[in-house]
This record gives sequence, C-alpha cells and structure tokens, in this order.
Amino acid sequence: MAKTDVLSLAILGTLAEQPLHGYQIRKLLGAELGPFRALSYGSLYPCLRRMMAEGLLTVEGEDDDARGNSRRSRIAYSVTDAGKARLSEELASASAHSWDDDTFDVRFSMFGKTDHATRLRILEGRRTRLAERLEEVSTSMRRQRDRYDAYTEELQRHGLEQVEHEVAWLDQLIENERSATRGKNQPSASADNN
Amino acid sequence: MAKTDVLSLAILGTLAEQPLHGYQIRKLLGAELGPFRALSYGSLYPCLRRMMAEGLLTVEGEDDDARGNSRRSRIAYSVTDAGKARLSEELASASAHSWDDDTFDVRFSMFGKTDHATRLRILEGRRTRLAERLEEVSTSMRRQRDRYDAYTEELQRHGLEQVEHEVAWLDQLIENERSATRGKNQPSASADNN
DNA sequence: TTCGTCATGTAATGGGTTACATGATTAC
DNA sequence: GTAATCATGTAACCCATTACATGACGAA
Repeated sequence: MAKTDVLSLAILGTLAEQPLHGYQIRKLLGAELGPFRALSYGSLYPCLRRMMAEGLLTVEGEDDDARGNSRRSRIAYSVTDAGKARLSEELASASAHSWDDDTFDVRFSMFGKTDHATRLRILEGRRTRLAERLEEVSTSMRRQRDRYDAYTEELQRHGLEQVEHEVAWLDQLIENERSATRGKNQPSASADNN
Repeated sequence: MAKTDVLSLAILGTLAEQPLHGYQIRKLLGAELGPFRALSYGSLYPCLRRMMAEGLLTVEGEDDDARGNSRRSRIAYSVTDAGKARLSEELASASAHSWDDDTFDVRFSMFGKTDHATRLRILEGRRTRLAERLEEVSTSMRRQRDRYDAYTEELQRHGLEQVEHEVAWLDQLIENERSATRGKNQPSASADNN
C-alpha cells in the first residue's frame, strides 16, 4: 500500500541521522542532490504533515542543542520506528520505477544505511535499466539514421555518451561492492580518481 | 509577451521540416529527445490548439502523400509565417532560463535552422551556465566537506563529472563552430569520435 | 475477425512551484 | 535600527501524466 514517494524517502533518510526542522531539511536536501534539484516549502511542509499523519515522523520537544539558541515556533521532526521500518523496507524493495533517476539518486545517497546485499541489488537494477535504455536508443538511432539532421544526431550521440558514462560508473561501484564482500560491509565508495 | 514554452518550440521545429499529424509529432519528438522524455497527448493536443489560436499553425487540407493511404479524421498541422517568425525570434533570444536542460536540447536540435552567430551564442550561453553550476557545486562541496557520508559525496562527485563532461562537449562544439567561420556556415557537428 | 497501430481528443488527478503572509532572531 | 537569515505555512496556479472514450485501417 501507500507508495512512498521520493520526497518522503529523502526526508526519511535525512532525518535518520538527526532530528531537523523543515527549513534545515530543505537546505540539506538542496545541497545534497545539488542545486540540481531544489525543493520548495510548498511541497515540503505538506509532505511532513502527511508523514506525521502516517505515523512516520514525530515532533521533538523543543530541547535546545546547547549552542545557546533560543526557541521560536520551530519544529524538529524525527523518525519514528514505523518510519525507520518504512525506510529500510523501501530501500530494500525494487519496484518497477525504482530505477528512475530521482529515485536512484535518493536511494544511493542512503547506501550508508543499508546492507551490502541491498546496495548491490540497487546498483545492478539501475545498471540493467540503463543498459536497456542504451540498447533502445541506439537501435532507434540506427533504425532512423538520416531521418534527423546532423545536430540532432549529435545531441543523441551525446545523450548516449552520458548514459554510457553512468554505466561505467555503476560498474566501478558494483566491482567495489563485490570486492568488499570478503572484507567488511563498509562504505568503500572511494574509487580513486577514475 | 507570450513566452513560448519548450513544447511549442519543439513543435515549431518539428513542423518546420514538413507538415505532420499530432500523432507523428509525438513519435518524432519522442525519438528525438530519446525515450528520455516522452510526451503525452494530454499535453500535445491542447498545445496544438493553443498554437492554432495564436496563429502559429494552420491545418493543411487533407491531401494525400502518394503513399496510397486513405484519409480518416487526421489533421496535418503546418507552420504559418507567424510561426516561422516566432521560431527564429525564439531561437535568437536568450532569456535567463534559456540554458536549462530541456530548453537547450530543443534549441540545439534546431541548429540547422539558424545561423552561425546564433548557434555560437546559444552554445556559449549554455557553457557559461554550466560553468557557473560547476563552480557553485564544487564550492558547496568543499564548504560542506564531511557533512555528508562517503556515498553522498560519491554521488555529488559523479554529478560534477557529468557536468564536466558536458562542458567538454560544448567546448568541442564551440571550437567546431568557430573554425567553421572561415569556411561555410554549414552544420559540421561531426566531431570525430571523441 | 481480431490484434496492432494509427489517430484524436477530454476529464480527472496529482504534484509541484510561485507568491504571499508572518514573525523571530542575529549581525552589523 | 535595519538587513539578512531563520522559520513556518497557505493559496493560487500551472502544467503534465493517466485513464478514459472513440474509431478507422491493415495485416494475420
């Protein structure tokens, strides 16, 4: 039931570390997924509400954090047990749309909160998806050769290249993850300077 | 007035070549920008209507195209003079949001319909925009070092890499475009096999 | 005759951004 | 004191997808 949307997932992940205010969540998420995707209050606050209603979050009592700040009408949210359960459940599950860009990014950024097997599964799922896309696009390009002008083709070529680049990245990550099997289950996303 | 949205722009470009039905437009655009961005009828047909109302498009009489097809309730749209004017106007103009991904892609795919100067301006605008983004993100990453775990940092690193890759691509295109100044104003988007 | 594709369209729905409204607190 | 930032929230709006409704044509 209740398909958790990407935003909820991201919030769950951010709050897993420590309780935060809506304002802080926004800043963190904005920086995390980059100025790539900002996030408006118009979607954030309503989402927090929904999650409260679902029992995934609670508001903390307004305890200070010793930095000598005073308290206003600020609300620190934290994840309930139900929320934690939902998070791991959602990370582990691999539904059809799980490999879309946004979803993958959010999941990936939470790798530190999962186990080796889940990480591997997510990486491989994404890799498969991209490989499919690659296949589709290049077949389509071959089929439609000369139906587009040089610039459009160049654009397609570049798009393909970007996807290929991501596939290579994933391969590297998968290899790292695999070789870590014998070692520890620790985050080892260094990958030199490839 | 009337800020032309990306979809209208894309339609204008597609129809510049030849008159097409809504159905065909969708197929072409879907293949052009890839299965990356499909396009639903729910947005296409209303948009065609709007464009008709604005006088940018007309419907052709149902002449056959000699492939022996019969005619149903199919509507072939083509661009009016006003539409053509709008297209070049819009290609030439460089408003603030012109360098967003979608907009750039659409503009780029229409390079064959513009002149050298416009192409160069669009490429350089996009390059500048990406360079800014690059700068922002890497500063933000340096500033926030250790505020994110290894995986999140890896994700950011990869994002950065993708943008860098696109910048390199643009540089190549700009160079090609520049060196073509002495030659002809022809599309020369070959770029070997970089 | 039935299935796939061509072909057009609308209504419901969903999700998000923008703009607005409000106010406390901190740094200068 | 005043500007910037912290902080929360709502309402209006925009725009796109999804699902639906309809139907002709070509090929198996």
